[in-house]
Amino acid sequence: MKDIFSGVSPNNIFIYGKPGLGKTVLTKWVLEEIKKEAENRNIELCIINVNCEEIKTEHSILQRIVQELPTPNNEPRKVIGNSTSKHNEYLKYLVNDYKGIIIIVFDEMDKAINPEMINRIIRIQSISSGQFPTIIGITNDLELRDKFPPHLKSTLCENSLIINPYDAEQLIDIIKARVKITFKPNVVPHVVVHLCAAYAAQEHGDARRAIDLLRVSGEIAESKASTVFDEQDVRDAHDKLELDRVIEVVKTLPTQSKTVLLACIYVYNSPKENTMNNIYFMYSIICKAIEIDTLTQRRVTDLLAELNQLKIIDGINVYQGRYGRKKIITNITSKEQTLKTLYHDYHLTTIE
DNA sequence: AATCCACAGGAAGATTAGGATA
DNA sequence: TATCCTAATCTTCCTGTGGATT
Repeated sequence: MKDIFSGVSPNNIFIYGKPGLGKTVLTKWVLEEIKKEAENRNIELCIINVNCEEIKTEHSILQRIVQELPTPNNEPRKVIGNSTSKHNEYLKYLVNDYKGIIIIVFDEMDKAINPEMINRIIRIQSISSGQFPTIIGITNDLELRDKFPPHLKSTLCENSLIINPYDAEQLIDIIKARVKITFKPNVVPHVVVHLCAAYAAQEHGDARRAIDLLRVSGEIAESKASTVFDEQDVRDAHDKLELDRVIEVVKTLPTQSKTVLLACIYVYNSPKENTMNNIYFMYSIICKAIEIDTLTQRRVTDLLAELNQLKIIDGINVYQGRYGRKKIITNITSKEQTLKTLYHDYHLTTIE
């Protein structure tokens, strides 16, 4: 980024790292510092932050960028009611006139990739400064790079910054720093810190997870009115976070997936063998009962595989030679809570 | 060695939702 | 607002799979 201080647009940067490693925070912090320094040196700089999770479509992304760019002589901007192509033209107009350096950050870039659009943006050369806008792409999907066409890949990914997961020791440092500012001295024993770190290390070194664990186990200890907290609180916190995750995932599942999951639970609870056949049979009964379309078995297989991937159900294949092969569901994560959440869906309440 | 169960999962076409465009 | 377009969803059809049984 030091090119900025010589008045030149820096190269595009591609930042990759698993969730909870601080990609966004790091980017924000560095850019803040740069902004301050640029102000000191009287360098014009425009930083635009686009969170692609909130702003997904090409239209709204362009609108956002156009909104943030300074207009020539502070003339009133025309942002609302424009078509995408109008936005593109207007963007060119603004870039052409802007004399400083433009940096556009795409956070969670994988949520809204439109290679065409990004290509268009990085090729806009400003007439007044001769510079191209710089793009910083943040993502946790390493394969995103391969989804770009070759020419874009080479320009956009010319600088890749890969953020590695924290190991247990680094996590311990992070937690200790938190402990110091959050808790009274000697409230948090070493075991607790180490256990939080160990759990978070399992979650691909997620620092956010480590801090959440610390916070939730603190809350649990507090609710028990104890003055110190112990290992068990951390274990409870871990279970609670896991439960929250499952409930959140189940809540946002499409109705069809919910129905499949419900069928799984019913078959799992019944004395029947939880084979694919029985699950599909159960599923079709439920579908008729709540009057939604019954999908084919092929599709249900895929939905089951998705549930498996989300770690809501666990399944293994059992090979029985002559008697075929069975898919057996071995575990359903927090069954009771999941069931309750499922009944919450209005489609499913009728069969309660 | 051949058979066959009971399912997994790939390929390709059909359908559909909702975003872009005029 | 009407129409066009694209990407996601779903279907149909099909091939593959491990090992007890024949």
